[in-house]
Amino acid sequence: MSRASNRAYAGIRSMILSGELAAGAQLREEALAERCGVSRTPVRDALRRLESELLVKRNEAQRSFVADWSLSDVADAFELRAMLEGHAARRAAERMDDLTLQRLRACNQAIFTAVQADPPDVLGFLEGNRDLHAIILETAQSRRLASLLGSLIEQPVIWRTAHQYGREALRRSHGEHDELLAAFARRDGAWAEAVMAAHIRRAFHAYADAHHGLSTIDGPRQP
Amino acid sequence: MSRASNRAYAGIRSMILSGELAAGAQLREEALAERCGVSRTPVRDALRRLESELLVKRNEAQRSFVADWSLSDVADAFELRAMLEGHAARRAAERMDDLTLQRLRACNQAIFTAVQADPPDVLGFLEGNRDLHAIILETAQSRRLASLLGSLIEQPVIWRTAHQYGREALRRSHGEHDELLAAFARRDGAWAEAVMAAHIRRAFHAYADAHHGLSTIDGPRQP
DNA sequence: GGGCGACTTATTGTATACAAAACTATCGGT
DNA sequence: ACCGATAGTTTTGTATACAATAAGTCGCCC
Repeated sequence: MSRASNRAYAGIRSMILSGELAAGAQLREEALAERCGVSRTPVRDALRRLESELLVKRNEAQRSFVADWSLSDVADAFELRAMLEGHAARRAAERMDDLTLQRLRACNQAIFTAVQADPPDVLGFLEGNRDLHAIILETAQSRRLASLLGSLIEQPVIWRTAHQYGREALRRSHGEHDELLAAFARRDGAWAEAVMAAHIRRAFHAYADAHHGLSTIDGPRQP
Repeated sequence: MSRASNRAYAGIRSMILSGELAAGAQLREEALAERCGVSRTPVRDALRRLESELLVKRNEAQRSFVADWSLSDVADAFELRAMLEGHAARRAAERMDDLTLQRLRACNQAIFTAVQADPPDVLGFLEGNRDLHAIILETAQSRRLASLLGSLIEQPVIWRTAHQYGREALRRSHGEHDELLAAFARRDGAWAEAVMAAHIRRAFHAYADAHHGLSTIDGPRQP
């Protein structure tokens, strides 16, 4: 995307993530335009994008607000991600070739290095993690799946938590990736799917423990 | 959404669906604006929306084109829909209450009436079908799931085929809805999920048979 | 005193003009 | 003759001005 549009997108996004714009706050196009140093046109673009990622919601009268994420919203996102990424892992396993396998191994090696560093290189871990998931998604060869996951993967709430991970959590994550690679090496789609789903569901509970007391996913909710 | 923006959206969309704009054709904003009787601004909005629905694709240089749907793209869409709607059905079953159950029964009754009419009332069938799926999605109580499915449900290619359904196909569809309702009545999430997934996967094969000779879903594709 | 309604203000939607970027065709060089 | 660069044309991106609509406010009537 073009310069101003991206600038507005990145700017508003980071303002939301940093908490500079509080959850529930109204987003006025003109104010945002001024703060980002662009005109309203690219701001409107950016708001549309953020809305499709559910970071921004609009009321019936077309006013935009910072979305407020309840725990059950986050649980929803993780649940769907577990399902979709699990599916992606299965497809990837079925389409795996040796070159891709090597790329994934290199990726997980980089993650290992980041985890073993003292202190643990959380940024490096996140980067490796993102790359690994991206390669899997690419190997799954479904544009539509990629498009759906696109709006789920970049979940801010999720990445914010990773910074609080201890070395143990990071090491476990690396271990799960190892198992995923084993499943890929055997071209075992069902195994890959199961491991991936577990990987992501565990990440949800890590999130929930860090941010709220209890954590429940799935199951009916009382009205 | 506002008047001009919707007009552009509906206009371009129907031009694509009717074939007036051929698959692969370039979409020039100014030309579309003129044809829709609006300015470029709402046209750009509409293109963004259509792009997120994958009805329009953009190349790296920001030019827009009518997306061309290969059979494997359609298979992808159905596969994801089967998974996501199956999931929605499971959640709906777990959250089902008697009032909703009655609404669903009324809905399926309307579908039955449409199917039994002579000649079969395909439009009525489609409307009932859409309502039924909407109620299930609503009962699943996941905004994010609704948002993901939103871009899959409105798949034009899919609805275009329904018009070619014979009475037998419609009746079978109604029968599957009946089974779905039985699963809901028992609050059996796994049953509901399985029935829904089967329902949609069958719809894919109906599509594939109507439009292409063979039909395969799932399984690795050769490069 | 409370509620309803017109008026004022704030905010978003649309149009248009201009800027930037990308494609095309032509010209010159090798 | 072919490749490459460059100028001209086309197409998209951005800014701004204006129109439409929603929200908030004040005053009037009951």
